[in-house]
Amino acid sequence: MAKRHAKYMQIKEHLLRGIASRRFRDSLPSENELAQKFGVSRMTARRALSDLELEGYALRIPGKGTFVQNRRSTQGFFRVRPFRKHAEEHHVTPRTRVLEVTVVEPPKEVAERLRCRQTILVRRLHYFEEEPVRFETRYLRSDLCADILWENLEFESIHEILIHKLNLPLTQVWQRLEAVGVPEEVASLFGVPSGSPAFRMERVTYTFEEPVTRVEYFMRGELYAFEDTFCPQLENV
Amino acid sequence: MAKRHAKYMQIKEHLLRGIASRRFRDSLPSENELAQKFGVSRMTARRALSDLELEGYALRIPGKGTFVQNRRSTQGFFRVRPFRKHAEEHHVTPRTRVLEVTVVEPPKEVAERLRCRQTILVRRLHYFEEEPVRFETRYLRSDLCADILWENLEFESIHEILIHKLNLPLTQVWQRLEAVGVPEEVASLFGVPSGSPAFRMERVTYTFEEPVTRVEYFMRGELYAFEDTFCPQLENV
DNA sequence: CAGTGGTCTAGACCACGTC
DNA sequence: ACGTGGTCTAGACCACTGC
Repeated sequence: MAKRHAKYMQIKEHLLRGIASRRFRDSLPSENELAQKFGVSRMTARRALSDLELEGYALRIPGKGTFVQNRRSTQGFFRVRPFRKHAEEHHVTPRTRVLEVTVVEPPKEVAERLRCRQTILVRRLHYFEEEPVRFETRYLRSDLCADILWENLEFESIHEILIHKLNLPLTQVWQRLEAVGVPEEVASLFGVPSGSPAFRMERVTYTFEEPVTRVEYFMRGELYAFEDTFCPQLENV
Repeated sequence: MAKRHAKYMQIKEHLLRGIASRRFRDSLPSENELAQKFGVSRMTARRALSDLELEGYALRIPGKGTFVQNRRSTQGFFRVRPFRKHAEEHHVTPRTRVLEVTVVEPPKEVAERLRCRQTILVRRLHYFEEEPVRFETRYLRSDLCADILWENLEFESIHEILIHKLNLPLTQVWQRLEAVGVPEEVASLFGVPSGSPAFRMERVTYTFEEPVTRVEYFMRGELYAFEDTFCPQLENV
């Protein structure tokens, strides 16, 4: 649909990269500024800004301007939720142990999703207090994420690193959630019987149509739950 | 925002009235037709049609045309999803067996959520083809939903009955999703070993701040998954 | 080929907010 | 008065579909 070479798409990408390093309510360029800067008509610059508002990244106020918008409210249930924030909301101390960081050729299923044969593999175990609750197996495209090897993955959210340090704004997500019994390998890490109930989530994250990382989580069923309140649309007639 | 007297709004209203009496996949007027008919420029006619697509009422296909879209496409992960629709999307034949419909005093936990001591209890088992996949235990406030006793709960979605027959628009939802092992009672209904992995979902539905119904689902883990694609907002700093 | 939607231009007028 | 976003025009070129 939205072709990547369209001018308004390029302007959107430029703005999204800017938004990643700005704060809530910071001002964004006006339609006229953008039109002049990119040498396009005002309608084209406008299209970029309006799209961002529709997608929730910006707030436009007639007579005032366009501002970075940051409501966390709507995605709710399946929001991409960094582990530390999850922990904060439950008032427990989070801890992360890095089990493995290597450069590998990924399994072919992952290679297809990431359209890439060179990846960084990260395995981490996440704790609430001293209790292991989530096991993470993540592949990152090494052409895009090589710099992540320099980061401290015990204390920093990979999500945040991608967005703010590697300048890879998170623009699209595919994910799948299952209820499973934990496989043996994970069970021993969790210290629970093999087959205990757990969530399994698989997620692929994109920057502008470009896949960046694929992650698989196992989350202990007794300790994890998704909870949310929202307002659905009224159904059609 | 969108002023009612804007020309594109008038065209939208005209189209929406038309859509109500058309069928899924019926063709809608083209941009040029609308521009001529309403004496506006193509960009204005286009705005009306594009808006309808964004709002889920229409599907636009380059080179072909614009068509009435009926299913709400935005299928968020946790959309309130009637069972039959879920089945349709997976191309399997759904079936529902009603196990119990009684008037009861609910457990105190449910009574608190519904703020009510008189409820209708419905237990149903849902099948894909001949395979049981979901078990439902639902309490409905009898002061609001008494008429549901007259409905055929084997063929009709309770969700639809509440909205369209009892005139209880669904304005808010609270829900919680867990990964659990199925309890014995449910395991025997499913025909699986007790403790097999499953989703457990609890949901309370409101009409204008007024709780209407509380439902608990068990869904077989091997047969159920939530999958979605979406565009997240950037996270806060 | 003609028709469709997708993008884009270079102007225009308006209502609104700030100064 | 000036800048902002909201609407609108009358053209244009493109890629795609169906015939």
